[in-house]
Amino acid sequence: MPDDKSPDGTEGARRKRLPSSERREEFIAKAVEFFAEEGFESSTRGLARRLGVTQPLLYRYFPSKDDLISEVYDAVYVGRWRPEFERLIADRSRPLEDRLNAFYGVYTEVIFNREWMRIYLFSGLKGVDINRRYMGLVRRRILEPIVAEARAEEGLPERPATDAEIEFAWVMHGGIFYYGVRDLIYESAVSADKTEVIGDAVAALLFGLRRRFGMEDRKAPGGPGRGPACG
Amino acid sequence: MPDDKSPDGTEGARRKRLPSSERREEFIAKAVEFFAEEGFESSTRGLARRLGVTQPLLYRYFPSKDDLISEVYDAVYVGRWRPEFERLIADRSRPLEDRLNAFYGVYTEVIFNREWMRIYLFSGLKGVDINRRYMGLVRRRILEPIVAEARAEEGLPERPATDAEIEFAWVMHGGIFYYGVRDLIYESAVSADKTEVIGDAVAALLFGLRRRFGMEDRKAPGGPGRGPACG
DNA sequence: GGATTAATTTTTCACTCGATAAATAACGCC
DNA sequence: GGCGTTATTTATCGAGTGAAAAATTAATCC
Repeated sequence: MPDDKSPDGTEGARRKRLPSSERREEFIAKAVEFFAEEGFESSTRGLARRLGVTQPLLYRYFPSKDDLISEVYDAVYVGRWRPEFERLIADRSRPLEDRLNAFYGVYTEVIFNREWMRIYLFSGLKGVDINRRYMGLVRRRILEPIVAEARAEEGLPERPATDAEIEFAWVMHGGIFYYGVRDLIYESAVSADKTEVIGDAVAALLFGLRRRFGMEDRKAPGGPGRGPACG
Repeated sequence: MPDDKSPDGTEGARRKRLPSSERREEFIAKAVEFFAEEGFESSTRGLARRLGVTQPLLYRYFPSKDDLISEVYDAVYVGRWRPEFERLIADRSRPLEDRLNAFYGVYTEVIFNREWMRIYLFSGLKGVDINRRYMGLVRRRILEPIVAEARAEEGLPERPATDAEIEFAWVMHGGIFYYGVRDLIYESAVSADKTEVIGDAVAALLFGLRRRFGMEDRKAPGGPGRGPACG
C-alpha cells in the first residue's frame, strides 16, 4: 500500500500545481509554523501532511531536512528584524525613556509571537550558530546603543560600554524576553498589560545604568576617550 | 545480527549486577544527564549505550520512556529545590537587599547548571504541566514573599501583591534566569562576575518595587486589608 | 492537439524507534 | 555445590524515519 494517503486528505481533489518559487515560499512559511509547534525533530512526513503534499516533494525544493531548517531560521531571525529598531533607540529628539518604551513596544510586537519564541528556544537548545549570531546582533544593535544613549543623556563622555553595563542591560532585556516566554510558551497567566510591564522594566533599566555610571565614572572623570574595550 | 553491541563496548567484560534500587538511581541520574544534553526525543538506545547496558533493561525499571522522563522531571524540579530559599528571603534580621543577594546567590547555584537549565527549557517546550507547577512554586514561594518583604521594609501595610508587582518581580527574576541561559545554553561569553550581576539586578528589583508602591498606594492609604486578589 | 517541460506522486530502501518475550547468567541461600 | 531468584542480554516486532529513483500527470508552447 502507498505510504502516504492522498495528499489532500479528501479523495480525488488533485493538488493544484504551483510555480517553483511560490511553492518554495509556501513550504518555508508552513515549515516555520510546523517546526515551531512540533520541534525540529518532527518528521518531514508530518510537515508534508500539513501542506497537503507528499513528503518526497519537499526534497525537490530542499536538498535535505537540515537545509529546510536553515531556511526556517533565516525566515525568522533575519526576515523579521526591522531596521527601525535601531532608529528608535537613537532618535535624540525624544527622552530616552520614551524611546525605549517605543522600541520595546515594537520589538515585542515581533518577538512576542509563539512561532518566533519557540523557534528561538528550539534552535538555542540545538546549539546552532545562528543563535549566537543573533545574540551578537542584539548586543551590537540594541544593548550597546542603549548604554551609549544613556551615557549621552547623563552628559557623560562617550566610551565603549563596560561588560558590567552590557550584562545589566542583558538582564533587563532578558527579563522582557522572559515575560514573553511565560506568556507564549509556558502559558502561565500573564495578567498585567504589556505597556505597563515594559514601562516598569525600562524605568528599572535606566535606573540601573545610571547607578552603574555613578559607580564607575569616579576614578576616570575625563576617561580615556576611546580606550580599548574593557576587560 | 544483534541490534545492540556488547553493552560495555569493550568485549568480554560482562556487566556487574546491581541491586534493583541502586540501578534505578543510576538510571535516573544518567537519564538526567543524557536527556538534558540530547533532548527528550533522543533514543532509549542512546541512553542505554551511555549507561553501558542494553536498551531493554531500561524497561525492567520503567514501564515506558515517558515514565522514565517523569522521574527525570522529579529529580530536577523537586529534588533540587532547597527549603532555605524561602528562609533566606524571610529572615528579617538583615536588610532585604542583603537577603535577596544571598538568596539569588544560592538559587543560582542550583539553577545555573547546564542540566537544570536544559531540562527546564526542553520540558517547557514540551508543555508538560510540571513546568507550570514549578512556575506556580516560584511565584508563591519566591516572588510573592519578595514583594511582601519589600512592602514591609517600606513600612507599608500588608496586602496581597498586585499583578503589576508580581509581573515586575517576574521580569527581574527572568532576567537573572536568562543570564544563566546565555551562559550555559547559548554559551555566549558572560564575562562579568555573577555576584556583581545579581547585585545590580537586586538593586533594580528593589527600585522598581518601591516605585510601584509609590504609584499604587496613593488611592488606598489604608487599603482593603485583605481584599480579594487584584485583577 | 501533440510534444516538451517541470511539478507531483508512487514506490522503495536502509535504518531507527519504543516495546515485548524469551533465553541466559550472576548472585544469595542452605 | 546445587537451586532458585532475578538482573541482564538476545532476538524480534511493527511502526516511523530521511532520502533516492522512477513513474505520472498537469501546465506550456508552437
